[in-house]
Amino acid sequence: MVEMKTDEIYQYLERIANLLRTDTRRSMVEKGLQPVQLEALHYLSHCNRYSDTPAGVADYLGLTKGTVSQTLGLMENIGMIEKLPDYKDRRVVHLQLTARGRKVIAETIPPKSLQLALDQMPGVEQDSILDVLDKLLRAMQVANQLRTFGVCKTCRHHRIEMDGRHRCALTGEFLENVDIDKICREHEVPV
Amino acid sequence: MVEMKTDEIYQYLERIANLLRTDTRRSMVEKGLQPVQLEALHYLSHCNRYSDTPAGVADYLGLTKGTVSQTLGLMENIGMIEKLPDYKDRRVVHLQLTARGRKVIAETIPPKSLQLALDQMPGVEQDSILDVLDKLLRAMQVANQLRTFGVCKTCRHHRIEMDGRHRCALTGEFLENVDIDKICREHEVPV
DNA sequence: AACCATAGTATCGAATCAAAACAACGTTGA
DNA sequence: TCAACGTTGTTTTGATTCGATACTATGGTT
Repeated sequence: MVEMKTDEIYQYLERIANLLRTDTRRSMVEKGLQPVQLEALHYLSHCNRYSDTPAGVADYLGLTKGTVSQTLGLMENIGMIEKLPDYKDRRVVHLQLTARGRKVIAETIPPKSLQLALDQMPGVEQDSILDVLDKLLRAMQVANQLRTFGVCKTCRHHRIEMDGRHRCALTGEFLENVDIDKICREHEVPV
Repeated sequence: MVEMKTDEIYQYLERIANLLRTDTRRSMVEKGLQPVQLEALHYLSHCNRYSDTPAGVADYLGLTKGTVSQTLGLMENIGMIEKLPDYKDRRVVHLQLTARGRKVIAETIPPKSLQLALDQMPGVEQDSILDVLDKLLRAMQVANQLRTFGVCKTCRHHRIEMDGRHRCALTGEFLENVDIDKICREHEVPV
């Protein structure tokens, strides 16, 4: 009984994912980009400074670092991103979107097929979609002990000091206001 | 405002799809199957006799028929499916799962990551997930004028004759009971 | 200083995928 | 009847993705 429900849910997710994939694939061809490259670009466009590295992208996309390294190399060549050295750890590389990269993201995300569908839907229903997807994702992350990739301010390492400044208890560093709304690969839900 | 919500929803869908993808990919390696092959197999395991063709698979997965033809050829070689000629139109080929194919599907769908997550969730919440995903998919299909791929009995071409037999008004043929719960590529929602 | 862990790169082979050309069959219409 | 056209499916080619493996460079630990 429960199993059948899981099967049904999986079927819906598979179908929706297929539609989104074909849509982005089609709209990417004209820009000379591949779907994976777009997903990486999208991730990089809204992750914080602890997460904008090749390893972060690999974790997020669920690919190996070798694969990701290649993809990022290509994206650098086309001028979508640029690599900056970390000034403390000389092994790590930070990835930043170029103006061109930001333009591409703005033009293609969210995909039109989804935008069209949601436009014709009352706001309450959009809220319930958001709510349900959040529950589902969280449940998957908890049940499978995966990285949660939540925004900084909802993390259990997030602290607000007495002087009002924000701080990450994991790294010990203070955070700018622009950082606390971005997603972080070290994110953990509070206990 | 609405746009931001779309972006958020897209992000959730992208993330969930990534998790499912990496999960199936990992569990497929041991069986020597690729993710796409599994999706095709899954589709073929529950579509009716109007839809179990290469063209049907191509529509469902959103791939070109050439690509699909290749994939299906491989799957026939490994003994997952077999091809049967249509007895009316000699161009069309029907695709059936072998016993081995059915076994693989039973073992791998739904993926464990999803099953685990849903197991620890009350039944009511599972229902609301199902409900929301159904709304979302339908909205996407309507807004983008795509094939709906619903089950036969919910189709506007579905008729019940006076003698109780089921009939498809599109093809004119009578349908067995096993057929009317399967998904059909000609499916259209009633007006 | 020795050792191990981590971040990232390079290379290789297998697989996906679209595009295009192609073959076979069915349908339409004069 | 036959010619034109559309449909179904296959084949081939080349670009791209992806994982596995081996590698370099740097940082941390004892």
